[in-house]
Amino acid sequence: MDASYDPQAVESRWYRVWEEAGVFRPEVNPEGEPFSIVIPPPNVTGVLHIGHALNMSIQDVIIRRKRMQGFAALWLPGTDHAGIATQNVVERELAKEGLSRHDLGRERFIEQVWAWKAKHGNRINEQVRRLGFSTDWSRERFTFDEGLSKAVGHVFVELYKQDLIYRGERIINWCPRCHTALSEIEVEHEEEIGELTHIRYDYTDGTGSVVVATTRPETMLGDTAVAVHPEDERYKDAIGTTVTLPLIGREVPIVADDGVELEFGTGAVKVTPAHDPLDFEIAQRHGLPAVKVIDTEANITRAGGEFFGQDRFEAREAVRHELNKQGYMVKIEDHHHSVGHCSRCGTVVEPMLSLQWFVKVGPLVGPSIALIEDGGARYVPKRWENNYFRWMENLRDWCISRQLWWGHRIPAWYCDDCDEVMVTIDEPQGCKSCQGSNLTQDQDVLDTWFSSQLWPFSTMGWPEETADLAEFYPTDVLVTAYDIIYFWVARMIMMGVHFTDGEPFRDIVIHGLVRAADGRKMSKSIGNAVDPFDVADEYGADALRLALLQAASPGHDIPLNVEWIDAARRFGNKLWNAVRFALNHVESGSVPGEGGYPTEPGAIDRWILARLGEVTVEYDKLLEEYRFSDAVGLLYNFAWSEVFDWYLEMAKTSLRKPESAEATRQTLGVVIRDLLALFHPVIPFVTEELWSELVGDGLVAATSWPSPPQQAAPAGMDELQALVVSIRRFRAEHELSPKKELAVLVDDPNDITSGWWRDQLEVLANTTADFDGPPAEVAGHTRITSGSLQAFIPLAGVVDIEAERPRLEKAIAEAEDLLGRSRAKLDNPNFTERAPADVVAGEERKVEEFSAKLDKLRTQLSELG
RNA sequence: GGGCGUUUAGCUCAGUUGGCUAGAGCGCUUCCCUUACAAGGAAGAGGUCACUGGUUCGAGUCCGGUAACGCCCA
Repeated sequence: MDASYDPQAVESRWYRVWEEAGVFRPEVNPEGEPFSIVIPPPNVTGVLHIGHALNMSIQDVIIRRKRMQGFAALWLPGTDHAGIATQNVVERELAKEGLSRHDLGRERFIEQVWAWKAKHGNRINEQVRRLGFSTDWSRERFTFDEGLSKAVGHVFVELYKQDLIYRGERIINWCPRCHTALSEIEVEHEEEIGELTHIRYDYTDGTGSVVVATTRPETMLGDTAVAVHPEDERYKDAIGTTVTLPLIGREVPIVADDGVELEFGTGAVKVTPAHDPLDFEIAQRHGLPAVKVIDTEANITRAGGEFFGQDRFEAREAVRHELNKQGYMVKIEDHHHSVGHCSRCGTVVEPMLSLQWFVKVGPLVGPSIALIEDGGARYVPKRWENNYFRWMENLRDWCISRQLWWGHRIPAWYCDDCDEVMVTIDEPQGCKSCQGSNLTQDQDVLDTWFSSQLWPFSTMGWPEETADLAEFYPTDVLVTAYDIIYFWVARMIMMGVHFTDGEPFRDIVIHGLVRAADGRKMSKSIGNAVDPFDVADEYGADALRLALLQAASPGHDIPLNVEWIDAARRFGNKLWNAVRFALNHVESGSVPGEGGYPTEPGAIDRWILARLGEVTVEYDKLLEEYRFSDAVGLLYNFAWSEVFDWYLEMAKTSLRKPESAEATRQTLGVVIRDLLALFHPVIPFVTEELWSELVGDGLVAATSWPSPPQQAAPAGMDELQALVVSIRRFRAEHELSPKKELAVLVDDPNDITSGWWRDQLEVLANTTADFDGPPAEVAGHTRITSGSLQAFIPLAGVVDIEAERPRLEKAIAEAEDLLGRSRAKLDNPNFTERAPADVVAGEERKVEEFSAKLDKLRTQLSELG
């Protein structure tokens, strides 16, 4: 083995071995209980970003641990066809050749997209492998593959039959660049400073005027009414009369509607039913016509008169200019308002009246809320449940049709002869109403999320009753960032509850977003995005995973610091060298793959085995609770601070003694082996490599989860460690060389030390120890207390006696402070009466300890004179 | 406007049924190339846990209020 660890060499080696051994297939544990996770499918066009790395690192820890615990663990991978995103990518490619999708036509364009997927779609899978994620590739799925498409068709038809899908004219959000309708949550609202234009509308009878205000003056071209609140005294007499629209000359009514806010602006609002959702509702209530004045290109329609053909923003200026010129402009003022943008391309969306397909969500909401309320599934952390409830309660019907080509075609056919609509999975042979044969399929495709919402069960073969569905559904855990709870999680719950009569998953583990080191969102445009593969190349995939998991406090965003990754990389090297040390003493291959704990461990061996037992139990518990950061922190500190810093150092002494060497050899082997196994789900590559060096047989990926026997630690270990640290500190404070051997006399009234203890003290603190203490003549020694023990160091020839004074005074002050605190508590009868007995006993112990220590220190100080 | 989160060491963050002499990594100071590791070891400095009021024997932790920052929804 090399003296230092090179992640590149190791990480390229193991994935293929795991795959060929079939360890990622649940069949590897044929007797095991099923345990399953479906991956949140990344966009097939995409590349994995650091957020995916976090998301999948968490899932891999879960699934690798369960696998090692004997479950038939399935982690199902796959990708999402990502309608708009993918179509945009391919259209951009075409644009380079000066072509648009319309030049190719629908069929050839879709062929192009499939070709693109065949060429580039595998990149994500390679990336998943590079980071070591243990997905079962034999079950890989794609939202647009045959089976999943069948599920989509089935769901659409069923929902239609159940009257939960309908087609209708509603205000939808239109992206004029993507040329498609969007759902509410595909629109991102941004606060912007706009201008509020006040316009005067004259009463048609010439008796006066009303002023309305708008941030989108161009929409006045499509006004079909002015609305006021029914109880607004200012307009009481005007209700039922008409105004004449400036520029257009149309006579429109003044209507009274509760939806108008009395307080806002002048209290009168212009009504543009075709381009505003609230206005549309008003129009519905009053039977007003809708006039479309903006088309799908965001240009003004013929209904806009002289402004026909102008872009909406040009028209905004032109309308203002003309209103001003004709004297209808009252004023313009600055105004903060939120403007919707397409979440895909950032273009300002246009609310627009349009004939689209919708999911009626009302009947689906109740059972989906009940599932969480009744504990059928739960969010971790729990606080996300409130967000979920609030969102579900305010849900509006979901626009699912998209004017794209790449996606699941809507399974609806229209009869050209009689207007019959037929919704069926397979193309109908003729019109069921007029028997005509001129049928046209709906041109639109479904929102990508319509297929993603079926992912937990469509991937298992649903609606067929497959073996996988029976075994692995419902899934156990869903791991996702909070930003897609609405897009995805909520809808999976709705569909899971509705169609599979149960929860799609039981635990919904929510994690945060990975942010740049300065806390800002990572984005390509700011240029602060960290590419996980750059990190993997420089530091190793293991280091990236370890760093992310250490930082992954439940549900919180994590700023990514390179320092953390670097520290994680150094841990790999440390582990590497610990194994090298072990292999200097333990023959490679002699360590059993599991079990093999020594039957007669020595004292230091019992100590580390006891700690290993405790840490294993605690680590396992933390992982079960999804507290990854705490779990990894615990194991990391145990490995480094206890195994490496203490046990390995103590083992050196033990291994030199024939009577203790064999037990320590065995212990060293199994402790390091168990560390590798416990760490494996977090850092799979380096642990597998080291396993092959140390154990030699089998794979750590396929081994059993460690269960070290519970041991009692030997007496004296705490005292030994405290004493060693104190002696080292004494040295440091007096600037004594670590090489200078100190003579120490130890007084051990309770007789807790024995041979091993003395050996360790001599080596670890570089002392020659005499256990006959205390010395006859105490003066001239410094003394160090450690539990019931005292150690005396003769100062003659070592340090000037006076030099001990400040050290002692400081130690006395500290002890006094601590003693004071504990005494104060115990002096308080309320404390002794009300605090739990063990807490009181703890304080009593402290008082004893601190006063004994203080006595000794004071004695020593007085001896200085 | 409504909701949620954050505020702890120079920096980035842990701290889950209230018992803390408040931790980690990085950075900083001093010493050490001791045959696993200098990508290392040893020792150390550094915090009125945002502010404020309360509950409690006891509050970083629970409750009320204030401030700043961030996110989500309208």
